[in-house]
Amino acid sequence: MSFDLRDFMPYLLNQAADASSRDFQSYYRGKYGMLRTEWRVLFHLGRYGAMTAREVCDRAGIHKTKVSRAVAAMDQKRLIRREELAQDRRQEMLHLTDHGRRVFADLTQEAQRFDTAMMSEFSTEEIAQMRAFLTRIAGL
Amino acid sequence: MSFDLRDFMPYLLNQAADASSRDFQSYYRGKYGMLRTEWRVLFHLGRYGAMTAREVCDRAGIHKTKVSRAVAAMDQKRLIRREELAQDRRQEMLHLTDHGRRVFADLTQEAQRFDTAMMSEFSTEEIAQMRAFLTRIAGL
DNA sequence: TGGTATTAGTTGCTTTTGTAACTATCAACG
DNA sequence: CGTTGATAGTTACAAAAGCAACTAATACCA
Repeated sequence: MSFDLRDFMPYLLNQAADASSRDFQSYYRGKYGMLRTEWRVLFHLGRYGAMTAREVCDRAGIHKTKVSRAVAAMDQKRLIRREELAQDRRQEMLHLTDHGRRVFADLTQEAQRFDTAMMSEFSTEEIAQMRAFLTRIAGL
Repeated sequence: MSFDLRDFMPYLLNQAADASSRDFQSYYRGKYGMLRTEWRVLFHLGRYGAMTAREVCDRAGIHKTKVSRAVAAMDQKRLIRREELAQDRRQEMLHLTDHGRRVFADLTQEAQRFDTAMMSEFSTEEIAQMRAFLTRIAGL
């Protein structure tokens, strides 16, 4: 019986995912007191523009309760502004504030820095193959 | 500004890790009411033999409070048996029970099945390269 | 010895996540 | 219109994770 945990791809993926996220996570957590879902919501709004919570859910694949809580926290922190929609008062459009935009810029830059540093040990082909593999596994 | 979430390796890794773990997780959860840490502890004991909680912590890289709770739950479920050590009464040796061994066998088999199924779309070289990459990222 | 520092493991408390139920609004159709 | 069903988002409650403080036992060393 030679089956080792390192032979189990989900284990490897989880370990790699944890290791790769740790530093960046402590960055946005330490600097802005943000949670992972908040960073993701911030990213989507900063990258793709204002949208409703439901759109964030759909695009990011995050459950609506998580988004709802992240939005509330980000509102508190003045990272976003909520705009009631006259045509459908159930929805609200989420906009980044100026502050939100600055934080987005900082975190995006930092994310790229982390990514570049982490990938610097690998060749371009390795990285490309890696992305293809992960994208497929993730079902993206 | 072209930075996309899919260009961010930690994001890809997390998505892939989540996707790859989901089904197996619901298997051991549904069938045995086990949590991820419990499965890991079970695996270590089944694969490497009886050891103390501390050894599990070291080998698996899991914090001692998580292991402590997992061990308590597994004891409850009669998956393991705790043996007080005379030479150092702070420690206890953790052994799988017969039931624990059967569950280990079932989950290991199932894990291999999942792994095989998931990897079946990839070539041997791709998988090897993948493992090398992930192992390095994970710092294993 | 005996006092201090370590170590194994547990417990309590706080934060975060998961799940289901809820409110408010809108759509659809008789 | 008005009733029924869907949808956006929130809230309440339970499960799980994280962190710090704690207990009990052992090691170290003056």
